[in-house]
Amino acid sequence: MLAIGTLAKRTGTKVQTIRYYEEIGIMPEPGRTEGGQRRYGDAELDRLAFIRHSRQLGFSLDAIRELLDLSDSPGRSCAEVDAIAQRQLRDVEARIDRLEALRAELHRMIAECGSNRVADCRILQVLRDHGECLSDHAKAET
Amino acid sequence: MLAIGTLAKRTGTKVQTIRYYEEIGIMPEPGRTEGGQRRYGDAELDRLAFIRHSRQLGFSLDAIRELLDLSDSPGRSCAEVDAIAQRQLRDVEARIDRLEALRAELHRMIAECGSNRVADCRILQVLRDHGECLSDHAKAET
DNA sequence: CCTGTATCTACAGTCGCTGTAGAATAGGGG
DNA sequence: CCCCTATTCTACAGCGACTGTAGATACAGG
Repeated sequence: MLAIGTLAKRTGTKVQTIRYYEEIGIMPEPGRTEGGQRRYGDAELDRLAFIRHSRQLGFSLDAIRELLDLSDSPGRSCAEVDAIAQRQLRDVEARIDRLEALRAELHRMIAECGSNRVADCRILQVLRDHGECLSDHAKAET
Repeated sequence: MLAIGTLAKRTGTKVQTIRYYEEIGIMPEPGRTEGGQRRYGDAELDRLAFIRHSRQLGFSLDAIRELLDLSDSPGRSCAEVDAIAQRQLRDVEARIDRLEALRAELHRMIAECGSNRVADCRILQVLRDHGECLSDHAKAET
């Protein structure tokens, strides 16, 4: 039986994060000692490792919830799992595209500035006037 | 004199966002009508356009605050402006690198899965065991 | 003057945690 | 068995950058 701190160390998670996962229902309510402290078994350790690894790959907690639900039905087709992963991949790709447009614009902006006075700084001019931009970087999300 | 809704439309900003910017002190408190409604002039329009464009390029509100302060000292060297933009560029590049590692891992994961049963789904196996991963995608930030 | 749209304030909610305060518990050494 | 320290407990506030809501008030056109 593992205390919450041990579970945290083993999975590279903060203790509060584990309690947060319990609060939002993505981790189960574990057994408790007489004094009220949480005690975990191997199933919970595995589940938490799954969650953390999925988070590292950028899956949202909602997506992870779906994945966990699906993995409880071993006989089912894994088409849905596939769909969730595809969605995540497309999301990551969209973000890369957007960030690459930003990178190009920032790069150009910086290259044009010869470190003069603020009064005629190209960087500030570009920021003032979107029309100065070449690429289509306007889309929301940072 | 522009009402807040007009300012919002002209800059592609939500009305609440403008009020939020005022609350955090990045937009000035504008004049008011007798009835208490905000009225804006061209200076505020320009300032908001600057903020929105900078946000589109991924600058944080704190960075934008610095940029706005700097642009009020036209005689100064623009080295600091340059530094802020460089920092932003490096940040964007770091995020791209990280997302590309995620993309590779997701891609590999999906490719390995031949849409079988959940029980032997490669995607779920990889998520369960970080050891299955090739690249070093563990780093925080989504 | 009336009506409908816009604006006002104040506050809660988003996502995924992180940090804090103050109290209670667990486990090891003496 | 007692004590001490590290750990855990609950409850709540805060982050960044907004977004949405409710209920009241103001403004502009006909």
